[in-house]
Amino acid sequence: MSKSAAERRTRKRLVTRQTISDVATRLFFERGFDHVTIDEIAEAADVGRMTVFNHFPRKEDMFFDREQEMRDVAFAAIQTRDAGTSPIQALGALAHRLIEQPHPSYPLFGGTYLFVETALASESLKARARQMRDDFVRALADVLADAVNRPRDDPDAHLAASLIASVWSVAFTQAHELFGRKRDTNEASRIFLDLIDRGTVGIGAALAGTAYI
Amino acid sequence: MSKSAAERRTRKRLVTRQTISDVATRLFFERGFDHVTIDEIAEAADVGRMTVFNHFPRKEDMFFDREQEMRDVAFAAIQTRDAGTSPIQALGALAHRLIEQPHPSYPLFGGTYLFVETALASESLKARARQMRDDFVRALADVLADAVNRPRDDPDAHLAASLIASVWSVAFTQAHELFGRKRDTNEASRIFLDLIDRGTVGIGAALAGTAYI
DNA sequence: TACATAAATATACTGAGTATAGAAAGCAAG
DNA sequence: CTTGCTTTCTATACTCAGTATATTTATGTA
Repeated sequence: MSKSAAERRTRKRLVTRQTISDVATRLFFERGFDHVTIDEIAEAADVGRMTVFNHFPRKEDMFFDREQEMRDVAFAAIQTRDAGTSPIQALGALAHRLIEQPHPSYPLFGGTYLFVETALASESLKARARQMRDDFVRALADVLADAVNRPRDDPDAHLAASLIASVWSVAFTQAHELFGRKRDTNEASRIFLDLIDRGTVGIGAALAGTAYI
Repeated sequence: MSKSAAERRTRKRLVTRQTISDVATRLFFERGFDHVTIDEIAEAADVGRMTVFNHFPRKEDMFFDREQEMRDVAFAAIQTRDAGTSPIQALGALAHRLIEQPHPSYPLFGGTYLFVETALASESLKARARQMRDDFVRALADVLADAVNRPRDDPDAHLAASLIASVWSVAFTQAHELFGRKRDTNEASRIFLDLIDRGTVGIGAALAGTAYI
C-alpha cells in the first residue's frame, strides 16, 4: 500500500483545503465577503489562522477558486480549432456552444447569480476580478499570437485580446443584469449572444488584414 | 477684506492638501509606492497622521490626483462635438488632437513615463487604476447614451464604452512600451494613432446601425 | 526505532484604514 | 477683544489582512 500511503498526506492536505474553502464560501454567501474575517473562517473550519493563509495567500482566493478552469476552456477553443477557422471565429463559436450545452466549469446566468451578486457587493472581490481579467488578457494575447505564428509582443494580439475581454465582459454583465430583472434565462442568453456576435464583427473589422480574423 | 478673510481657512486647507500631495508624490517616485508608509508621509509633510487620511481617504488617492480632469476632456469632446459627428468619431478626432497639441491635463508618453512606470511597479496602484477605468466606462456609457438620446441602460452604450476604453488602453500601453524601448515620441505617437484608428473602425462595425457610430 | 519531511500552528509583528473625542485655528458678532 | 460657533487638525486606541519566523505535530521512509 505504498502508493496509497504516499498520497495520504496529499489527500489530507486537499481535504483541509476543501474544508476551508467550503466553510469560507458558505460564510461569504451568508454574510457578505467583507463581513467575514479570516479569524472567523479559521475558527469555523477548526484550523489555525496560519493554516488558512497557508492554503490561500489572499482572502479573495477562497472565493475565486476556479479561475484557471475557465481560462483553459477559452484557450482550448483557440488551440484545438479546425483548420481554416480563425481564433476570433473559434471564440465566437465557443460562446454559442456554451449557451447550447453549458460547460460544468463555465455556468451562465441563473447558475452564477448568487456568486456574481456576492462578488459585486464587495470592492475587494471586484478588484480581484479586475486583476484576473487583466491577467487573462495578457495570457490570451500570448495564446493568440502563438496560434497565428506572430511574436508575442505583437500589438495586434493585445488589441484583439483586450477587445475580446471587453466584449465577453459586457455580454456577460448585460445578460446577468437582464436575468436579474426578468429571471428569464432565454432572454439573457439572447442578449448575451447578440452582444458577442456584434462584438465579434467589430473585432473582425478592427483586425482586418491580420491573421487573427 | 471680508472675502479674502472668509477664504483664508479654505486656502490653508488647500495648502495643507497640496503639501501632503507633493511630499507623497516625491517619496513615491523616489522609493516606490509600496515602500512609503502613511506615517512617513505625515512625518515628511509635518502633519498628523489623521490629517493625511482627512485629505486622502486612500493612499492611492495621493498618487492619482487628476482622475477627473482626464475624464472631463473625453466627455467634453463628446458633448461639444459638431452636428453630424458621431460620439465615436469625436473621440477618434480627440486622439489626433491630443497628439498634435498635447492637452496640459493629458500628457502622453515621454511626459508620463516615470508616472506610469511607478504605477506599474505597484499592485495597489494598478488595482486603483483598474477601478478608475471601470468607473470611467460606466460614466462614459451614460454620456454616450445621453448624447444620442438613448436610455442610460442601453446595452449598446455599454458595449461602445467598454470597447473605447479597451482601444485607448491598448493604444496607450503599446505606445508607452514602445517609447520605453526606443525613446522615440514620434514612433510612439504613430502606433498610438494606428491602434486608435483601427479600433475606431472596429467599434464602428460593432455598433453599425446604432446612433453611436 | 530512528530519521526526514511536510503540514499545521503559535507568537509577534507591519501597515492601512476606522472611530472617536478633543485641541487648535479661523471667523463672525457684540 | 472676547465670546461663541465652525472647521480643520490631531492623539489615542482600535480592527483586520498579510508577513516572518520558529516550533510542534503528523506522516513517510530507511
